[in-house]
Amino acid sequence: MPYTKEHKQKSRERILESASRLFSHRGYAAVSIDDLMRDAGLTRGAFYNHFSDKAEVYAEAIIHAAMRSARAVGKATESSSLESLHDLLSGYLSREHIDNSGHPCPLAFLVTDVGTREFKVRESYTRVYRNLVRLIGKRLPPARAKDRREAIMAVTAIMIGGVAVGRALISATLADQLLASCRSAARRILEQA
Amino acid sequence: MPYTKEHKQKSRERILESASRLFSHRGYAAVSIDDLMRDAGLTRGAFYNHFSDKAEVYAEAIIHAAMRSARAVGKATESSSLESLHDLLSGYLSREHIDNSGHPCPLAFLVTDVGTREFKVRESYTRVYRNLVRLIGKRLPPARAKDRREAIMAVTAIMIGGVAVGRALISATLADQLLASCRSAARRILEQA
DNA sequence: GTCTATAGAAAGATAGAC
DNA sequence: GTCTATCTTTCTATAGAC
Repeated sequence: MPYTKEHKQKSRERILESASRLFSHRGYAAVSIDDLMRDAGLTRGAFYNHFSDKAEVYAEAIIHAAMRSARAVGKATESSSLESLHDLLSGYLSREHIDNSGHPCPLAFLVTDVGTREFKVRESYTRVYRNLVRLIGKRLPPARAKDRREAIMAVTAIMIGGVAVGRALISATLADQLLASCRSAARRILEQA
Repeated sequence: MPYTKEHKQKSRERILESASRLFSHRGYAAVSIDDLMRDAGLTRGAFYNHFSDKAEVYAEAIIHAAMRSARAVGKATESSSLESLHDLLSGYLSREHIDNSGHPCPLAFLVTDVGTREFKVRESYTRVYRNLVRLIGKRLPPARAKDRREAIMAVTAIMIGGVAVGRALISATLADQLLASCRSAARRILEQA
């Protein structure tokens, strides 16, 4: 047996790693399977031994990208406090995230892209979104359940919207104003919740 | 002269009309020039008599879509009051806007799509965004300039983020919770500004 | 499991007739 | 100005050798 099970697993990991990075940065349609596999150090033909089609790798890449991004932004911190939430917001709503993040958040970088794709892709996106809501909720001091959930969801829209729009804008100073406005609004909302 | 200047203008309008609708709904890459022209009642070959390439029609379609959308959501109302702002928010952050709008807001429907395109496309997007900021500002009662601008920009992120994410989510009830949360958070922010 | 080769479809852009 | 026809490139997906 020239190829072990571990070898296949390693290849699969490399493909997913390339996929989450490339799709996030260039968009789904702009990345061909050839690009993907070359980036992963393999060739086109090997692709279909790991995934049934392009949509499948996309759906999985979204999950993968979310985990990598969580680690990068420090979302994985388990401390439950307003402090840690502020850190999360500062990291997320930052120029660094927009320009130099090797692992940006797929929720922000792929919002529009996902809306028109096949079911399994939007399913992945939804799962990652629910996770963000949960993650913020765990760090928030207890309060009335409904207001809390409302506040959290509004904050997710600010985070995702702020980064997505900031990335689209051609003016860096305008984008920076937007990011700063989002940070301070999000903090206020969470403090009141 | 078999074709008048007005005729060319009419064709151009029809192409832009088709472009803003199709790009918004399906995304830039998923719409071919063939689709575009067929929708406008013309054929492929005629396209290049109106635009130099696909990116150019995209840049112009974003502007066009923004004007149509403004009329649809009632953004064009000139009354300057918190009332009219609430109407704007209700129309924008609605299921109707996400599902059945013939003329959705390109800021929300094309955010991600724009980030990786050519300069002129992002330029159009930025122009439309500045316009939204201005439009909200005109309807807001006077206050300290800086806080006002911060509030306005945070609200734009909530609007765009709420609609964009709501469209991506596979669960309608989750999306509706998100929309409601965004509406109430945006109102609170504007009332405090 | 990964490779090369290729089938088959689609898209952007151009040429020339009317 | 708009049409049909076509060049050229690119892409997804499959086939078959190793």
